[in-house]
Amino acid sequence: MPIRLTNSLTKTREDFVPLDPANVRMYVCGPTVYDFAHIGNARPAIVFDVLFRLLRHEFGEGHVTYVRNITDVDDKINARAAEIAAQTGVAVEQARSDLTATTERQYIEDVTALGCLPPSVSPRATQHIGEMIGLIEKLVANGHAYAAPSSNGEGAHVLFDVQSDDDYGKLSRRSLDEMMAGARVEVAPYKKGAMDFVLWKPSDAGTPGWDSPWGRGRPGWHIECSAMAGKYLGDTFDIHGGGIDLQFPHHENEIAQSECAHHKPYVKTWLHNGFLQVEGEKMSKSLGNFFTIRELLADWPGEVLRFNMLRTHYRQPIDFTFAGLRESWKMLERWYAVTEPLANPSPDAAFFDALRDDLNTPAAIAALHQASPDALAGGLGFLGFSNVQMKIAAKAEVDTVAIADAIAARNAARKAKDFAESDRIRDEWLAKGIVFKDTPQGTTWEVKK
RNA sequence: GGCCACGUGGCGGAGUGGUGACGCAGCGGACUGCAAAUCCGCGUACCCCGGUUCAAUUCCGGGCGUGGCCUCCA
Repeated sequence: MPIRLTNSLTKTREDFVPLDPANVRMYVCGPTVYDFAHIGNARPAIVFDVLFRLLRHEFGEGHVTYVRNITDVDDKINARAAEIAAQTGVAVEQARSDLTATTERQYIEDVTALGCLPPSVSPRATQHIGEMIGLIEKLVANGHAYAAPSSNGEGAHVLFDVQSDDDYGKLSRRSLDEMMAGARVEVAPYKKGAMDFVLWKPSDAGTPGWDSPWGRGRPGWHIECSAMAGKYLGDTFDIHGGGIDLQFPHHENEIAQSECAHHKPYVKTWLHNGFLQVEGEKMSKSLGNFFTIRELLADWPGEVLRFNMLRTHYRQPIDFTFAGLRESWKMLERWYAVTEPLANPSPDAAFFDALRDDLNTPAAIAALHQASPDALAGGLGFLGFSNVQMKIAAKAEVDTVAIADAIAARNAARKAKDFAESDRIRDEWLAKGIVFKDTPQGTTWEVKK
């Protein structure tokens, strides 16, 4: 059975046939490194990590290239760095490089805790300015982009001429007329067309900039992905993933830039994960339901967060809830109790068939419920779960010596048929979140969640 | 306002033009001093209104609700 994927470009579920089975190529939009990643950012990281694992399984570990970029040039970064510089007195350049380096490191730590494998390549935008300029020059030369001098005469904006691209709108399925009709933004005076977007913009003295044919400036948002994807994956590659909110304008513009520059199809299969809500509401700081991965990891094992995410199909909207997290924890704990002693884990056919069917992780999890212990352990391992982290989290900050003493005292009471005392000890520890279990092999305990 | 997605049992969540996926919770039973854990058993759900059809939760149209994009937020 081939892998089938729902292609946003065609809106149909298609058999996935790689352009080159010896080098299957996937690009996923990574983080802009100015602050901790939130739980919504975790979704594409986890979803496309599972796809990466599946592709490696199908085509061989050495035959898949997965690129996830780091956006380290951005006006949000500049704004945050300026704030930090003002508060701490450090130079703004230093604040900026510290901010991006620190945030990138935190992101890697977070997604690693969520069980994600490192991508094959994690390119940084600032290290590919030359490639971006090259791409922009190409677009200017072939008439798809134009330079508009800035009002103060220093440097120029370079804009992509949307009218020059007959295919513009093919991903998000909207015509230019529709976009114009719905537009609520004032059009910058230097634009020829209202929907034209920035490839390059001038930088003033306090803003990071690079020398270019259009003066000192910095890249627009979309060009970095086209440049880096092209460099590491070629003019045409297999899969491009990201959140549904990036479909327009970001991915639409990537297509426009790359296809007008190279006159070749950019991406064969576009994949978009659905949006995340928290407790039935939009996640926002003002509603007080905004959670970073970092703060959730303080209370929940990364595996629980990961499993919780995979219980919903990647294209569906997901409602992130703490009740769901507790349920996920419970399911994993039960499974780990069964799989722990096994030596020959191997996923079964039902499990793989579910994953091949448009990465249907809820169906794969259902298959796991019906699986033999070996197939269960294999499936869990395949999805990136191992119980080590759970055990650490579950038994952290627990006084195991005191628990052992309590168990001994309780068993002495039980032997003497002093059940009032034995139940008192059990209830005392239950109140502390420790559950005692009497088994034929003796009394064990675990943390209640 | 324009475009788009989603709406399944108490909860989560697949899927399908015609036989109740699966999980959590709950209930009954076994086990236990009593529990917990485990095992066995138990559930006629598909937002509303039309239409197509022998048959619709599944297809089509409209409505309502939630959310996304159109404002460099995955």
